[in-house]
Amino acid sequence: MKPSLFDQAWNGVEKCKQCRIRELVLFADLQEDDFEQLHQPIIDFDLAPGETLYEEQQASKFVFTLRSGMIKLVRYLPNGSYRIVRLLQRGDLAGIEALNNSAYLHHAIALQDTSICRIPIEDIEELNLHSPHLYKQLTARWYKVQQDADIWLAELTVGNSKKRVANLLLYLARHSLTDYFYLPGREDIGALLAITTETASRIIAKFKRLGYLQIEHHGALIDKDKLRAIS
Amino acid sequence: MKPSLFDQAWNGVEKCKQCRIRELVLFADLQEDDFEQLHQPIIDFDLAPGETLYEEQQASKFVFTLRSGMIKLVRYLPNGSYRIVRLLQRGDLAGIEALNNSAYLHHAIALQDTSICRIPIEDIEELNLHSPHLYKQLTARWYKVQQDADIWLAELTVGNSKKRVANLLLYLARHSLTDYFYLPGREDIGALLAITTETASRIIAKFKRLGYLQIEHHGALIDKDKLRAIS
DNA sequence: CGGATCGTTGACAGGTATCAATGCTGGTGG
DNA sequence: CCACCAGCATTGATACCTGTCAACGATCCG
Repeated sequence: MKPSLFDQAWNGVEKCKQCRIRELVLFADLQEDDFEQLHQPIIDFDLAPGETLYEEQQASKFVFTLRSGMIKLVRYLPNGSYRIVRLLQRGDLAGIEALNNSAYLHHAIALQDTSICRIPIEDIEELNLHSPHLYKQLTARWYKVQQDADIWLAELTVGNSKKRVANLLLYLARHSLTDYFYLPGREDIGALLAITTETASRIIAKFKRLGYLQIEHHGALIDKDKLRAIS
Repeated sequence: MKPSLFDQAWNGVEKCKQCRIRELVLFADLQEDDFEQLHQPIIDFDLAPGETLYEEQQASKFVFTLRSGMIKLVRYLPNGSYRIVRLLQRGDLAGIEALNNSAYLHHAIALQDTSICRIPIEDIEELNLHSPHLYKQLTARWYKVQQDADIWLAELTVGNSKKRVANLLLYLARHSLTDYFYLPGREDIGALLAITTETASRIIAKFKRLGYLQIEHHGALIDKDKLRAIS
């Protein structure tokens, strides 16, 4: 989780301008001039699976852009179990609630090897005050939060477990052209869909037997048509 | 749903300044000068239960502030049923996704007699460009969307039905000092919690028999301690 | 007063949680 | 290099819960 000295030294501004996924990220619309408003370093670093990016209720001074990998946003429940409320992928912004000067609303935990850029809130506020080019992207990010949350509520919490797992697999595969994608552990699948680990395992195993799903390492390959027929 | 001529004539600016719930709404932080940026009329009107404020995918030129009453945000599912993804109450903003120049993401339908102010997007964008006083409230509104969505996901979609109904009742009563609040119909309770109408009815009836809940007209009075023990 | 709408209840089949035991696999240290 | 271990996945048995289909009661409104 600690940024390397190399990365810290080569601080963000030049790097941001040349970022390979810049069209995907928060700074997509920025002009040359705008980058001069960035006074604090933007550093980037990697997380290994299971590592925590930030914790709920922790003071929040940064938002984070995902350059690659996957992060789960988790809320723990009073009884000790947990619920995954969103998954973030390439180009997504984590910890956007920091912009409201509030504590983080979730635990953010890496599921895969994940590459992150850390952006100070102060820079964003400064930039937003002096340039009109950030507003649109910020609004778009907030919008996406709402949209994702609604998809979750409408598609992944209704119907029986078989339907939900099918929908989850399709959701995970939606950006993959090859139909190959990262498949979370069974416990996480349970936490994503509000079902138990055992039920998640049974259904995944069944899909495997039926040939709707092939598993290799931590990834999976699905038959989208068959799964769509279920959902 | 049509604004009365009287309301249209007495256009919004003066009214907004004197609004009784202004500290709750989007314009809370505006200064005298800011109001001069508002060029289009802000009109207000009422909705009766069951009336539609806007529909999903409809072009969106306005956001709406709820002065009183309650609105459900609904998504229809492919199979014809529906899911309520959020409830809006006094001070809340409906249709905030319009700020992203996108179509509305839900159907917005009144549950009670509801009083609404209609604010043109153009005014908000104009205002935001020339005054720093709106940004904070806008961010706060987006933040609330995320927070509400997360509460929904974490509290109202986990556990068995009894637990969910108990949590919903506590959620509905959370702003009421008297423990008295509007109780949705059983079908809507089902759509809120992703359970069937019958199950919702059974549980509400059981709570009634146990004395955890008294019903009068469309409202209810609950025993918070008993319900908290369940959840 | 009648009809429409909503709420309630019953019976039953199917789905899911729970508890418990057994495979499987990748990583570690000898 | 291999045996072992810890963590994860799978599977079984069972009780409980929920959806489904159906009927009946209550309430509101014209």
